[in-house]
Amino acid sequence: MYRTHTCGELRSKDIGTAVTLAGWVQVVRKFGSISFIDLRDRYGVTQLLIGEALNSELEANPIGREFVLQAKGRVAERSNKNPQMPTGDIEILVDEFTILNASAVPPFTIQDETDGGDDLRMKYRYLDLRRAPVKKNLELRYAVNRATRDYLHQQGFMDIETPFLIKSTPEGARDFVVPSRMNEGQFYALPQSPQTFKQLLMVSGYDRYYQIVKCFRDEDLRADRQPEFTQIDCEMAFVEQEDILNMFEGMVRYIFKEVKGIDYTDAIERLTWEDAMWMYGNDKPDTRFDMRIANLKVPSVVFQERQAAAPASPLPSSTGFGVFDQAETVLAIAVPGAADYTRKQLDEWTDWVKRPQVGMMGLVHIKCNADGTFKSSVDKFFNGEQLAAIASFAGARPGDLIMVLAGTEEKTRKAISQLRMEIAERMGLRNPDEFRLLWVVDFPLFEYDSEENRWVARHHPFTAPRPSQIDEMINNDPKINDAAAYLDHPYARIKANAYDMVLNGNEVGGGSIRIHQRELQEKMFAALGMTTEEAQHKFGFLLGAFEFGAPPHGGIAFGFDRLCAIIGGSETIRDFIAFPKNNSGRDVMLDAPSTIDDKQLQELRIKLS
RNA sequence: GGAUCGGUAGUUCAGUUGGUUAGAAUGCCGCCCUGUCACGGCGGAGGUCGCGGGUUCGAGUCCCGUCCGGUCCGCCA
Repeated sequence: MYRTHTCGELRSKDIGTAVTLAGWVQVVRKFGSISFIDLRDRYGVTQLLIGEALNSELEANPIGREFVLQAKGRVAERSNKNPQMPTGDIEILVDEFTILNASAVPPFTIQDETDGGDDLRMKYRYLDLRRAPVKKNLELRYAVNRATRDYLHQQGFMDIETPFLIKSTPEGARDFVVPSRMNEGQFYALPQSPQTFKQLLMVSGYDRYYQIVKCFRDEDLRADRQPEFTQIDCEMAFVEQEDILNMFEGMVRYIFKEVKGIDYTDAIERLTWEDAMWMYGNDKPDTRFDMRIANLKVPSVVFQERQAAAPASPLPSSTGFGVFDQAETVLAIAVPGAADYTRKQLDEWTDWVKRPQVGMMGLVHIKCNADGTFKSSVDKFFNGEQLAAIASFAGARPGDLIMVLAGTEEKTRKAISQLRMEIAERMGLRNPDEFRLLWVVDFPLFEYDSEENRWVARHHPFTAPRPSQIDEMINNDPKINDAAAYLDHPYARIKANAYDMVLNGNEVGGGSIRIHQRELQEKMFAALGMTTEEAQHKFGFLLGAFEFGAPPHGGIAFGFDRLCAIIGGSETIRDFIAFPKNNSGRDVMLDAPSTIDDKQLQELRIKLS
């Protein structure tokens, strides 16, 4: 028997017990004729005491960091207890030790606070995984996984596996492709999601399906994006949007309760996409802080539902200030307590919005002084009364600073959203201990692709329009005659029966009610510019299935890695994946991807150009 | 595809207007130490300054190119 106990479980009550432990040597502390060894395993660290009697044996068999050691001895009370350690009241008086395996000197210290850089830790990921903080993340991931399965099982969902070698459908993200040796010149694709399979399962009558499943997308990476990632993929039949929102609010509540002990009793707020864009400039707003956008000037056609209800802007249509007068959109936010920003600070913010990633031409500011007066960079064009009206419209109070951006609608709204987040980050308004959940609903069904002058599905091409707009979709011709006025096309107004779950400003889940009628699905493919033949070639199996009694259905998929990361207080999903890839999609431990043998290429009939 | 920051000892980093033998901490090796737990003390070894080219009497430092890594934009139905 290698061990009787783990390195994390012995306490005062075990004093006197004869034990055998096995684990890795964290550190050896030598004191002349005695030595202390911290022995580590998955469960914790226990101190070993090598007494005088064994000292010569230790001298003869030196033990280094990360050696695998077995120690037999007796649990004893420590004379100097360590309250920092769970096992800090006891130590093992070692009678006998065996080196089970030696270790090379590790390239970085395997401690909570390591000296290793990211790259090195990824190269030796198996050593990094020995560290408690990384282990804690994987434990959290497993806890989320278990809670998810518990809940969905309780709700009658069935885990059904779907294939990984499937058909490439170049709609959306790039596919990873896999050559088929037995079918010369043909390729499988790895799934971007099991989307069509889960819909087919609904047709088959498995009305509550889920899978915690790998998905693959061959796109550029970010801190929160990996080429292979895990989704909690779910689908239900005989449901409306409301049923799905309720079911998965329940799931997220259950996860928070089980994993974090947080009781989510409040209803989860819902925002329409138009409201989210209008108030935050972003379809995944972080609502842990307010700082909403004041829409001083917006083109009339963009937010048709929202704009009708909005209060009139105090900004005159002609101000004499060319930047505002010529801009399509003028947006402002009130920064709390920032009226005393110095010239230097304001210049820094101006530079920030002028960076290429943001791309604005400049930043207008209005200081709302504590005494009720105003001082702005556009005093030449606005009198105090007008500035007061703008301040009131923007919800600014004395002591606040109003920042104003002007330009084209899309760019300006995106920029002010980035500005809002950056200000919040620097001012510490994003409380890491707070979890704010939000549903965003009523997304546009279509987006306009100016390069190809056609509609693309905002979510995916299986998403149903709002029931009230089905006729509008079927009865209108999707053709865009005037690219400049695409917003006037009826399709620009069609909203999807789709929803995203947002957690602290991150999209953690998204889904929709699906199309389940062949006619509507064909109309959708046509709207996306597919010919009947193309649609048949790519999705004939789905269209066919819809002819055999497809039930109304819908679903949702959660980004499992991302959900774990945010619950774990990080936005870097790599930390929550046992063997992640780097920013270039490389596995630096395996050194993959790599070239393959000519023989393999020949078998596959592939010639590299 | 683009922007930006970085690459110096095993590791994490410092390195001034270009100027003597490139430093610190930590790790590693040796000696000492019976209550440490970031143990301590003394000593030692350890460098293709990512790579290539250029400017210069002289380059870790300046210029050009290139490779690698981080973050972001594009992209991610």
